[in-house]
Amino acid sequence: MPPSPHRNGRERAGDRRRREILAAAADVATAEGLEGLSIAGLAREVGMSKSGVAAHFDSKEDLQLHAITRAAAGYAEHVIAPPAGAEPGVARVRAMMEAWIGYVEGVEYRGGCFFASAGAEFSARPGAVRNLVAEHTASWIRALESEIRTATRLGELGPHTDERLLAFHLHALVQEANLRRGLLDDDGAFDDARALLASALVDAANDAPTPQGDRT
Amino acid sequence: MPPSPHRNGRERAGDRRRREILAAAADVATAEGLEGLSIAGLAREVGMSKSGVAAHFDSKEDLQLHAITRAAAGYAEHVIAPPAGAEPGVARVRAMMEAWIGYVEGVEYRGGCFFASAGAEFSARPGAVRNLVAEHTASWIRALESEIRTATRLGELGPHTDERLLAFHLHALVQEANLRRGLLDDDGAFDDARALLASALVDAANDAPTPQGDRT
DNA sequence: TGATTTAGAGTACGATCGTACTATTCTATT
DNA sequence: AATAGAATAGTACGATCGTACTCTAAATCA
Repeated sequence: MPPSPHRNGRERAGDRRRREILAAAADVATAEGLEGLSIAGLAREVGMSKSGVAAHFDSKEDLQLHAITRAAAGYAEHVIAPPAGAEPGVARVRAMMEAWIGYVEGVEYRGGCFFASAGAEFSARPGAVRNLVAEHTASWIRALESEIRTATRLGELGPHTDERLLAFHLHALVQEANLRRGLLDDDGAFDDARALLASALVDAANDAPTPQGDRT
Repeated sequence: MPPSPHRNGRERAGDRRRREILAAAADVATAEGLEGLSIAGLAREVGMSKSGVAAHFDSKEDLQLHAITRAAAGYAEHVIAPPAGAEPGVARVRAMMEAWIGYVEGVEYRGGCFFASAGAEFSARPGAVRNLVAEHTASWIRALESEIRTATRLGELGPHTDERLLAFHLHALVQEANLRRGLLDDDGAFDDARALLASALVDAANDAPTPQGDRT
């Protein structure tokens, strides 16, 4: 799929379709799984022929990888970008978490958080798909850790705050909320996560004796 | 699948096979997913013919349901039963969590916690499979909540402890550890969960001002 | 021992999958 | 208007899926 030599400033016709396909793919993947994604089913979803859809991608794995990238772009826009306007430190940690929770809580994807679904599905299946999902997940966790570290440097969190453990804690709350809403139909799960998130940050601010992790 | 009229005290021959198939199914399902479970693949796994395996079950969904029940039996034996010997209250909450963490951390299943995999996979797929997975998950959460309530009644946790939120918290830690080890190859994730678990119980014992949830 | 039930193998069928190849329709430039 | 190239449709192929059916071998009971 080499870039067309005729590409100019305007959008090529196929690009709209391609984006439409990938949006549907990312959505379907949260419900049916990335592996459950079928090219025929996707074609049905967007009203095209099977071969018309397939022509946009080298292989099914290529489609999966692009669907992941498309989902990541959604997260970049809705959960990574907005908190950039917040004050660095605890305020930004809060903003990141609220943006994340709000995005996942909204019905963007049928099956909840895209990366939670994909992560669970591919955690035991080595390959490029797993690597890419892991990369995005790890990157988000690193961003949380980094902002927590900034908050500690600013003195907004206690000096003994372990940014790795706190990020673990915060990340866990959203995973749990996502699971509970999806599997247990618990519509209050995200509010529970919000409550526990606020509590965790208050505790860290008070430098509650959170155990120090000594792993390196 | 009515019980054989010829059933006597001894184990029927097919029961061994059936258990063997279900053990393999539960294992494979954590790695490939419950839907990715194929009868042919399972037959290969246990060295039988495809039809030989299929004869044990009414349908694929029936196989999935029995695999779930088999996995639940493993949890009942390894994580529900052992803590029954512990003192009621916080000690038993700790025992439950440690039994759970230890069981999931052990390599019983390739893809980590069976119910975490299955829950994520079927959270958006209505049907008997989803219902059964949800039932077991909810039952385990209720057990945690119940024991936390006992601890509160015994005065081992602060009187304002919200058992629902604390159970949410504890459950979340194991979900996160399971995801991190599987997807991010973080072998220390369960130790992180242990550290945060201990911290959460200490905070609750000190009656740290955990926000009260008002949901009913 | 002979009769009967069970476990499992073997086989076949229709559906769906991913992929490859060819043909058609649309679009944009000349 | 003609043409070139991109976008999509159409079709075919081999593989695998779940399921149904028949047949054989082993175990159990009378």
